[in-house]
Amino acid sequence: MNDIRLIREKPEVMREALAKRQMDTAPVDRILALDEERRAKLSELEALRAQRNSASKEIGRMKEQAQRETMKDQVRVINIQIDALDTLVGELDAQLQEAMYELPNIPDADVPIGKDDSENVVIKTVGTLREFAFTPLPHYELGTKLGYLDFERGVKLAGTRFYVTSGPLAKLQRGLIQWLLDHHIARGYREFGLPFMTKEEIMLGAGQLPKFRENLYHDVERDAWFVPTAEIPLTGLHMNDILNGDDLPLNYTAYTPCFRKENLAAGKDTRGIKRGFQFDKVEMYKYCKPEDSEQELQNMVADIEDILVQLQIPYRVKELCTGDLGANSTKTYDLEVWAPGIGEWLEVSSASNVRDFQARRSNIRFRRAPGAKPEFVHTLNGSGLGVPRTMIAILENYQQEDDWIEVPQVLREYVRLDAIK
RNA sequence: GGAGGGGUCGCAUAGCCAGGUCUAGUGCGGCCGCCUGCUAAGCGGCUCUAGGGGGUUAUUCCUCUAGCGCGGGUUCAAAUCCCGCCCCCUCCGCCA
Repeated sequence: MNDIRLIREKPEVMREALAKRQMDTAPVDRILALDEERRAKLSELEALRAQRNSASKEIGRMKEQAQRETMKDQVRVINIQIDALDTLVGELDAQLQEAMYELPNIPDADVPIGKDDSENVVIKTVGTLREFAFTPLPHYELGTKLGYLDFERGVKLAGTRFYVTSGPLAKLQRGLIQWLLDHHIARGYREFGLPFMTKEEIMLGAGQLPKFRENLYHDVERDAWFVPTAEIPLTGLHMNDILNGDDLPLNYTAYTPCFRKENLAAGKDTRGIKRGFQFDKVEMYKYCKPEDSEQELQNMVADIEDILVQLQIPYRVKELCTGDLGANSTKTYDLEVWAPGIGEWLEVSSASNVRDFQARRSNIRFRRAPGAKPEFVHTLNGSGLGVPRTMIAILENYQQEDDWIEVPQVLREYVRLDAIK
């Protein structure tokens, strides 16, 4: 969520942000009107309440019965006005809140302007694409051929877009998660074991609701929503907290499955294990002081790059343009790996500076010094990494002529296998 | 699922039965000052958050409103009474 005071004082900043994102600027005017009316009515309401409060106290002190009754009648009249105004202010509040929830974050000034994902900017490409002496197979053919990847049984169990791994492939999956977590821990992140469901208010605070309601799975009886990413509970951890400035930055990491109800048509985009309704991911998350968030974003990207360097998989870093930037983010880098079998660059990680957007929604603040005024923290999130797509990259890059797969050197002690045959 | 106890301004507690000087008291902790060769003790003062309005203008000041787990209700007035919900503790039942 954005700062209402910023919109009140410099609406042009918000209009410009929306224009850069290829969005309509009309909500800004609606918000300005609602805010002005709300404040005017609120002042009236509070003045009446002050009147009631002092009158009530006076009644308490009065000795004479007749006098008291006259006074009570007067307050009853005030109360009718208070009720009406209270209802009105409540409605204005709700409308304003809803409009504010819909507004996206303001892109950083240096984010490239562009209309959509075709105008994202490749910052760098690292590693050389392997030359194959044979035609590399896509992972879904390779895995099926080996008998360790079973799409039919996934559908049998849970319907379309689910699959089952087994044997060495299941082991690779588990070992990869373990290695990723250890990688982050070694670089100063603290691991968390989190609930895979959160309350609606946590989803709202992280900016997942109300926007992505139709993409989330949830329990209709309890207030419990399946997480689409560990970013949600990692944000919720410190909801309503006032952190100690000396403890910042906080670097967190967590593994969770992710549940996303993305209703895409079957075809190239959903073939294989690229885009299931459920997938594993190790997430990285930072809470920091506002002045440090740009540097922390760079640090996080460096941490992610190190994973890919160690896995020895060619990758490239893209900076998203304003037209493709997620609503929460002010600046995002996508890391993409080369998958020779399907012949695509695959997004395995997306690292974003969210600045104070989630902190304001979730009310997460810090104090620079004891007694100092609380300020909103900045938060950042990044995947480190999405597991299925990393598996695709490993399978397809490390495949050998007779349909077996070499296990990347760094993973061998985790997977306890040198090869998947 | 049942019975009982509980949730109060960092922590601990009082206030609730008998609604109104509760502007929520006290202790601990924390901050500032005094005293002091130094430290400790002692003494005095201060202590949360959000929002609105006003004066100043990028320090701060004045004032009002709201907040005692959450949401409703009763009342001129609710920490206090009533209803619903959530969470924690103890015991019982159920399931592993």
